Amino acid sequence: MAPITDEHVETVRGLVAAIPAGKVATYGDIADAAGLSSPRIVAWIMRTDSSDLPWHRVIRASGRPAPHLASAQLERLRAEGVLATDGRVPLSGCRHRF
DNA sequence: GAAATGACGGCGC
DNA sequence: GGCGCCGCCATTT
Repeated sequence: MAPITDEHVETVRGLVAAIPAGKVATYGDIADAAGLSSPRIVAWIMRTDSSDLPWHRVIRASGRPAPHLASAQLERLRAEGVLATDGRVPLSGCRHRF
């Protein structure tokens, strides 16, 4: 395999931390920006690496957060100014461009 | 070493 | 536009 080095994780964390309040990013965008081969890797990192970073700003390409965290993330995002309509975030206007 | 798993994405229906 | 299947990549059992 091509083991994910700490550097990769650091890069991903940096990108997530670089997302300004009121903006969101998709797993695919982060994976691409971090130089990872697949968005799955980002998901794996987030799952394993529980940091204080604003993971709630990272959502799926569908514009909807992960099912188990959807409510919590949506609530936090709403508090940051991201108005999610019908449990969905308008990527068209809130998507952070790296 | 093989099979299952997961905070995903894209394409087809 | 919503739902489902398949493909991806690394980790874990």
